[in-house]
Amino acid sequence: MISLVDCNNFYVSCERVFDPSLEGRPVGVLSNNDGCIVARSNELKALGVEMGAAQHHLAPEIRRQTVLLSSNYALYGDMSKRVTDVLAQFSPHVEPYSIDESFVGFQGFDPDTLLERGHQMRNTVRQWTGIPVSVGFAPTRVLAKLANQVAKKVPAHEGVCRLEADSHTTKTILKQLPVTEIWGVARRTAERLKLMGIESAWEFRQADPKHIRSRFSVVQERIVWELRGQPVIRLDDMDAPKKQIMVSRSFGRVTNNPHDLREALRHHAARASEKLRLQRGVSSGIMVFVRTNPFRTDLPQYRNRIVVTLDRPTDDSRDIVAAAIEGLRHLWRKGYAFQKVGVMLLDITPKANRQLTLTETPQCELESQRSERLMATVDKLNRELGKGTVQLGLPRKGNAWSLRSERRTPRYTTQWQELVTVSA
DNA sequence: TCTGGGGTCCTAGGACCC
DNA sequence: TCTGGGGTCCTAGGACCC
Repeated sequence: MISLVDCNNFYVSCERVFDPSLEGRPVGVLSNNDGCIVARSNELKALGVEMGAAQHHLAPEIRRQTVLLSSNYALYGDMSKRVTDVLAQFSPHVEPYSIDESFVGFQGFDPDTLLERGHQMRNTVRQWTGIPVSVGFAPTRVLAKLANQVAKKVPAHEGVCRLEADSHTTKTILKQLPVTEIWGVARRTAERLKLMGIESAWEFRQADPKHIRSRFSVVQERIVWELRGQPVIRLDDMDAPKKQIMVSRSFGRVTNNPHDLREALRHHAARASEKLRLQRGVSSGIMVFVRTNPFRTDLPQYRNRIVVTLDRPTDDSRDIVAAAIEGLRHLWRKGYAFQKVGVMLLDITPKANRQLTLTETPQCELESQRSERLMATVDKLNRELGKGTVQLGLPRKGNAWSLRSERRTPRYTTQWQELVTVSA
């Protein structure tokens, strides 16, 4: 048996831990640049506000009753870690799957004790972190996801539900469930399944796996097996080093100023380099991309990308930033309102097996040791004194690219200086 | 005026080889 | 009417997740 533990309305719940006056009210957390709604409290869902709705599309009467907050990822990331730490008390097999969900394995545990353990987990997470969670048990990950949905929706379960592969209950649920509600089946696949006469999760489960594989892919075939109770989906190790590292942001305002693009890119490339060093990798190829705002169909559109190859694999921010800026030189065009620039580090390999090139000289070796020390120092300062303490060039004030984030709450758990008591 | 960011896996198809 | 067969490697793009 495996369980899926999912935090309820995670970002909103994090905010409520530190501001209890948000309890019982419609609350929404906004994406970067305060653009659209990425997390909703139950009260906001009840008002009919959809996930991903643009903030400015909210009806005035809904906006009036709703508390909208900018996202506070420093807070959510830290709270997420706390939740995972609590889960680790209950099983040696905790697989964090996203910022608000973990699979927790219970192989070998007495099946009769699972529901009780589920309730203990739920209560302990709530008590120690303040975050409400739901727990779903099942023989496979796809069914555990489903059990979790049931736990969340049906009050009688009190947040914990267990589904067997072949029980009458499971069959009833699958018959009522549209395929798109299954983990891993989204709109495109559902459209094609419908043409084959498959609309419910139960019909999908009854389909011939080999046939599904030939019409779709091995991914969909696995889902069929999992719906039948055969575990075939294994999770990747979430600690495994990334194969590519991307950093990009939309601008606060669109801009054609090359200074803005360069500054933003320098910032993103430096951030990507930090992530690279954190996983002890080196990269030998950098992709830079730019684009205008695709929603502004009234304006001329432009999107482009370029790959810059580095002479030798590196993790030095200076090399990576320089290569990115070089790439950008080829991408910028006059007359476009740019909305986004980003960088992706490719061809990532472990630094430990970095290959020496034929032209490697003692000077190169010396230089790479200096680079190593410099980057380690930069990372240490930024880690201990706060992000952005040491940067390659400072952003100008009032630049167009910096994020809009007008309603962010304090970073309660990671920044002492933001824990100031506000008095009347 | 305005619409997120970061990632993975899989497949198709082209280039190339013998 | 017909113009091999099989293989690898790489890239672009689709689909999906939260």
